Formats: sequence, C-alpha cells, structure tokens
Amino acid sequence: MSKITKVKGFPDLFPPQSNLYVFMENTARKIFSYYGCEEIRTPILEKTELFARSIGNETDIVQKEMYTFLDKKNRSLTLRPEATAGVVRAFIENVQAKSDEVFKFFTIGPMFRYERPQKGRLRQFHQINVEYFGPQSPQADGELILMLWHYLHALQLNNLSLQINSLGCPQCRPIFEQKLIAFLQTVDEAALCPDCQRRKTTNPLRVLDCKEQSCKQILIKAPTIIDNLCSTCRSHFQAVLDILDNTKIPYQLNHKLVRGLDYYQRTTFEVIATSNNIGAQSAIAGGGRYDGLVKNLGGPDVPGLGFACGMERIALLLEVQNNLQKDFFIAVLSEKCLLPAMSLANKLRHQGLSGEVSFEVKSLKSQLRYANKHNIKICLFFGEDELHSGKIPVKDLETGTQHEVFFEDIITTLKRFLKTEIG
RNA sequence: GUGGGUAUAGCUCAGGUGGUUAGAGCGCCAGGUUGUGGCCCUGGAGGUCGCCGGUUCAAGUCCGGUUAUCCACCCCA
Repeated sequence: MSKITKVKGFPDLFPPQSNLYVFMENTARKIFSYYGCEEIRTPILEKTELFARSIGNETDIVQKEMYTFLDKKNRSLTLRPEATAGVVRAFIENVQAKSDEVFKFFTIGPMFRYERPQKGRLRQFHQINVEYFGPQSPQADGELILMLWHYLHALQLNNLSLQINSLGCPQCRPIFEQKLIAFLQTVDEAALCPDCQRRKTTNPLRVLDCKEQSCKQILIKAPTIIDNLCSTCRSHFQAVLDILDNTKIPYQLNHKLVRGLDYYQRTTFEVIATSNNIGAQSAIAGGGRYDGLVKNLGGPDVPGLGFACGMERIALLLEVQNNLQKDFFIAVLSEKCLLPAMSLANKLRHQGLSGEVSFEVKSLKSQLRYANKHNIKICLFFGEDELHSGKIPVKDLETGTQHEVFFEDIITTLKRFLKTEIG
C-alpha cells in the first residue's frame, strides 16, 4: 500500500516541539489574565465575504492566499487566514455592547494561507490573538503593547525590536495619500520597481515598505505619515508613545510600517526578531487599531484594537525543552507481577505521582536503561521475591541509593524521596 | 506565482573522474555470568539509494522528466 502523506504546509507537531506550543499557550493564558483578558473560541471556517470585507478585497491575502471553496450548497467558505475578522463577527453576533464598556478577548488557534512554505511560514500556522473592543483611549493602545511586551518577556525572548507607527484616520490619511502620490509623481517613473509603479495608484501606502533598494533610495525624501497626522491622531499617537516612554519599553518609530490588512488605522506596531535563527520572516507579532471595522461588518460603531503573535516564528526562538520528567518507573521481572505492578502504578498515579510501568517482562538491565533514558526519578523492582516478602526495592536513579520498602509504605517513601530531591 | 538547493538506514549525513556483497555517527535491540541504569566494550536488526524513463557491458554516481522537501522572492504572524 502506498502511504498517505500530509498536505503540503500542514504540520504535524510532536514532542518535544509540541511542548513549545503548550508553553506558549499556557504563558499567554497566565499573562493575559493579569490584564483581565479572557479566552474565546471562534470557528476556523467563515463565509468568504467576511474576509473580503474586513481584510480588504485588494490585499494579497484575499487576492491569492485564501483557502476558499464551495460547500455542498455552493456557498463560498474560507479557512480563516487571520483571526480578527472572525472575532469581530462573533463579537457582533454575541455581545450586546453598551457604550463605554470595554471587552478584552484572546484566542489561540490555527490560521490558513495558501503560500509557498518557507522558514517561519506554513500554510497552516498558529496564532495567539488579542482583541480589545470599546476603548477609544490611547491608554488602551498602550496597555495592549505593554501586555504583548510582558508576554514576550515571560517567554524569555531576547533580541526583539518593537516598531511603531501611526497610519492616521479616515480624515487625515487620504490627505497624506494625496501628498505621497504627488511626491511619487515628481520622481522618475522608471526609477521605481514595476510593483511600485502599479502600487502608486492602487495602494500608495504600500510603496513605503517596498524592499527594492532603488525604491528605498527614492523614499528617503518622501513625506512621512506622522508629519501629516491631524491633531487628534497626533495627540493620540503621542499619548501612546508617552506610555511606552514612561514604562521604559524600547521602541523604534518606523515611518514605513504599513500593515497588509486594510482595516488598520492610527496605531500600528510590529515586533521583529533580530536573532539569527529566525530566517527571513522575522516579524513575530503585529497589530494595531481598527476603529471602523466593527461598524463596517454590520455592528455598532465600537472601536477595536489588537495584535497577533505567530507561534511558529516564536517557536524558532525558543529552546527545545527536555522530555517530561516522570516520578517513577516500575520494572516488572515476572509474568505473575504484571497485574500487581499495574495495580501499584494505578495507586501511585491516583496519589498524584507521574510514571510508567513496564508492559512486559524484559531483562532488568534493559528496563533500567529505559528508565534512565526517559527521565525517571525513581525505579521500583517488582518480581516474585517482592510478592513473597511484601517489600520492594526503591532506587533513586539520580543518587543511586536504594532501600527496601514495605508495600504499604511506598507512597510516603516516594513522596519523601521526591521532596528531598527538590529541596 | 517566480528562483535556487536537496532527496542514500528511525535521525544527521559520507559515498573523487560510472565498476563486485552501499558506509559512519547517533538511536534501537541483545550480551559483557544469578534481579541493578548512566560511561565503556562486543554483537545484531534495519536501506528496492524519492519515483519513472534514458545513455552504458555496467548507474547511488551521468542525462531527461516527475514528486516531495528546504531556503529565498512576493506578502505576512
């Protein structure tokens, strides 16, 4: 039989790699709870229209990266390429938002984009996503970034760079865009790369983060968004920066940081890893404010903001953990002992001890080798002698010391062994 | 969608200019005298050399195709 292999870009996660994901998730739950942020779950599958309307029909994500297909009744459905759209949709459908009320949610799960896989990028990838609804105050933008930084710190990540920018609002952004277009018309058309010649009219902001050296050269003299914000946006942005300054979070203003999703306005930010094992896809988190989005998707006019962390990319920065430590291993030396050994293991596990019991009789040597390789702390030898004597050898594999213990004393003895080891 | 690299044991990889029974390290299994691990020693299992076709007396090695995978571009987390 030919074997069936996984779908391209859809990963299987096994230990020890999968342990990193558990670590990232548990840390997120812990840190986010300090901020009053609660976990929600929304579907992986949504109506295609949701993404077209929120992310933007002209974006690359919608144009060429979505897993879109028709179901049995010819409805166009899409595997979510990002989380925000679905969360906003769910918020509108489930939450009766009163004015001034603040909601803080986070969600963890897989996202899907049809792209060519490379380092730090898969077709099914995983994100940790935070969304705030309600607050229009820059205090919220600040807290969100603080929380993200707190989280990344809790993961003990180093060599990170926080990049921040403001994209303005529907009042001031168009004016800036006109200025930018005007600027681009003064430069020699041929000096721009073909992509930018096109972007110049379709999405002028994107010209700003073009990677082409020639374009970068030209853009040095381009007007910046920050210099062209309206007074409201300007003071909002300054208030966010004040929070970062006050809490001593290092950041870099990045005039060229424009996001690839249309819904962002005002504050946008991105965290870049500068360590060398991350590969070319070095943005590990990104987010910002999306005030018009809830209304645009048919909800109330409620402000929103959030960020996403790419778990695969963060995983590249984490040390792979060792195998799980286990408290005990019961070596079984005779067929007659298989049943009582299992029964003993059962008792120990119900006492909160972790461990394994051999499923078959093998040489003691090989069973000890197994215990040694699997991070077992204490080994018990269960053979026919023990059945008769009522005592069992208990060996501390780290120190090598060994005692004979009556069966009724095993639990207290093991707990004592494990305690002294820690203390 | 575009470009480049790689494909040999469970894993990481060696295998100049084609030439007998395809190797190493790690891992796995078993032994090194009775029921005691790690270190060390010995032995063993395990591969249609990604797949299809071509050149040749002879292909893991050369050529073509195909698939998979990695990396990069584009874009994004």
